[in-house]
Amino acid sequence: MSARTTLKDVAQAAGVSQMTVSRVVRGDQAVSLRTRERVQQTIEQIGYVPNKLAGSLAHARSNQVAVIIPSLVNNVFSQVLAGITAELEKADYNPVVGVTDYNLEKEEALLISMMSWRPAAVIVTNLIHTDRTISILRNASVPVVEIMDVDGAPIDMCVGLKHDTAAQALADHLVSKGYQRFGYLGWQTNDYAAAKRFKAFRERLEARGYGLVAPEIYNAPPDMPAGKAGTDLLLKEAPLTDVIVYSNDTAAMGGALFCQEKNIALPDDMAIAGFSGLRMGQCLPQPMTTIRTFRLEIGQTAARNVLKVLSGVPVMRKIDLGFELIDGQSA
Amino acid sequence: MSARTTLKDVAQAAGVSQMTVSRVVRGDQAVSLRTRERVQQTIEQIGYVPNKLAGSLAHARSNQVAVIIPSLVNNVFSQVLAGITAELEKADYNPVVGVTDYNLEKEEALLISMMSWRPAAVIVTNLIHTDRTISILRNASVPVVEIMDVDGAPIDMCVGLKHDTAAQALADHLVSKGYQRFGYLGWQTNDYAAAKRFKAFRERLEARGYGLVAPEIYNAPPDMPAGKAGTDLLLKEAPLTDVIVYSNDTAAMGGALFCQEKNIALPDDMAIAGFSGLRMGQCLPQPMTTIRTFRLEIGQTAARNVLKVLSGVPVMRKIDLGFELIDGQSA
DNA sequence: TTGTAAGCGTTATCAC
DNA sequence: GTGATAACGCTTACAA
Repeated sequence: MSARTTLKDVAQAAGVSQMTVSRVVRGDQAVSLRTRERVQQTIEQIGYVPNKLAGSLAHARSNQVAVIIPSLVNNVFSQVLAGITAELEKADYNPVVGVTDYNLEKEEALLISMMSWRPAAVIVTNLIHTDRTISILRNASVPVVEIMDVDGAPIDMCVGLKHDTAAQALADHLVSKGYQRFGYLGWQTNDYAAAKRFKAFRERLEARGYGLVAPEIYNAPPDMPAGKAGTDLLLKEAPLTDVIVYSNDTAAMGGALFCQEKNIALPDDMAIAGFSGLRMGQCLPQPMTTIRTFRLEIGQTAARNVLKVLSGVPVMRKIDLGFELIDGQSA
Repeated sequence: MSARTTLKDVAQAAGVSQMTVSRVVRGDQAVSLRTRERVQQTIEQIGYVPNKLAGSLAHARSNQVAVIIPSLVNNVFSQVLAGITAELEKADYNPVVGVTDYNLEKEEALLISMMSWRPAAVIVTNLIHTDRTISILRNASVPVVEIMDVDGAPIDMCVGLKHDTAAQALADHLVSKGYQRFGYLGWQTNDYAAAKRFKAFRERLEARGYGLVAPEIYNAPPDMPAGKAGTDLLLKEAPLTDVIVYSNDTAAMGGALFCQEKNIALPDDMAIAGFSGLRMGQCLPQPMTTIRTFRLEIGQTAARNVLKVLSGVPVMRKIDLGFELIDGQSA
């Protein structure tokens, strides 16, 4: 029933015109109190649900925001999405989500598919895209936020952190602690932010005279079992490794569990460090050394920026939410 | 530019009617090869992006699916959502997601907001809803899938597992292992599935003559730090506890780490058990005893069912994907 | 195979 | 304060 009733039905039932009903629905002031109440009653009676397809078509503007992220299983991104969703909800905006699996072609295809819905704004991940994606985004004439990375020029706006700076900070920290034989685990070519960190980390170490053992063993996502198995492999390849850095905390957690199992004392026999600053890292007997990022806040800020721009409030084009080096006892 | 070009523009540029362009765009057969190619060229040239607002309005049917879940931070639901998203993508359907924070009023409000977009289908979590939500869903005249729980009558379809049966299986298993003094951690009143499990677990234990210590200490989500801290509290309250069951694996993981830290040997000094069967549970030195659920599959199946119904293929109204008792070495 | 005309359910605009 | 009317961009139904 309710799906089929329209403004016209309400108008007839209430004995007014469609426009009056429309005004009431949208909370437009120019309706007398009496008619407004009458209309509101009939709306509830017949269970009218506005059709935003028609509304947005006429109004040339929707309250949907396209959100494109690489993964939902990686909880970094589900946390970012949680932040986005929470903020959008407050303003009665709905996120339409797409998952790229770290694939830029898929990102492009998703974007094209989603643009058909004329979203009010687009939130995408990272600053790297196909040419076509960039061109679409540039011509979209809606706010565009690129999240996670702020090291580069955004198409429109960006919110995130500098992954290379973060990786360098970690490298410096570990060097200052006296570690000398470094291992790295979890590098995925198609995770651009992680690749950026890896590159910066290695280069910083090289600049300071240290090498890095980094077996390219994964196509799989760097989760806890992968971290555990990877640590085993890396230590077989380079048994004298001082400290292993993982591309994220979850993998590092796997490394920590491996060490526990093999009676490798952290950080005395060997040290580990992660990336993300997930809460679980602080549950280890030796709290994890890691780079904490502000995932929820990145999502919230991105969404807030979108909403601000849409309501004409000026915003900063580039927002670096930074990171925090957590000097745990695991390194 | 591209956002503003319409069928009419393409039609004029290609020297055909709007309808012909429309047919080409939708892959309608009834267009000659020559004109089809010409139209396709001009579409690419001027960068036309169809407007699905208009299309769906005319066609009275959209390719968006409303997905309402309690949380994105709890990775059980991000995994479910990942399954949904992956399947929908294949058919060029987009999920519009809403997060309820385990709040039924919010679920209702979100649903109302989303129904305005005339989604092709709705996927909601659990079988418990407000009366208004149920009424909206019943009258929606679109496929509705309730996910996670199949113990009850669905509004339309449901996909998930029987939480009480799962909890009973775990209780029986632990009893058969000889445990006698049970603890339970992580019960949240507003997480209906978890509450169902807790209730079934306790009742089963009672039926077999055992009690249960279950401090209601959380309003916070049962994550790893909460599991760790909760274990501490519970053991202070009931130091002789044989085995602690957690409302999910993440919390149980926290418990395991607590035990490691306190040199409580698992499962000799005490045992633990989780729920979900996350991969991380198997990274412990003593693989976790838990109930494995099929989260990705639940999402996939829900989405596939939606797509099947939409294309007229008959489906089962209730799909119990079951669970698997993982008899780890932690219990 | 292609084109014309009438909606789809709103909102913007301009009368009254 | 309220109401006609013309968009919005597309698809259905029918005509050529």
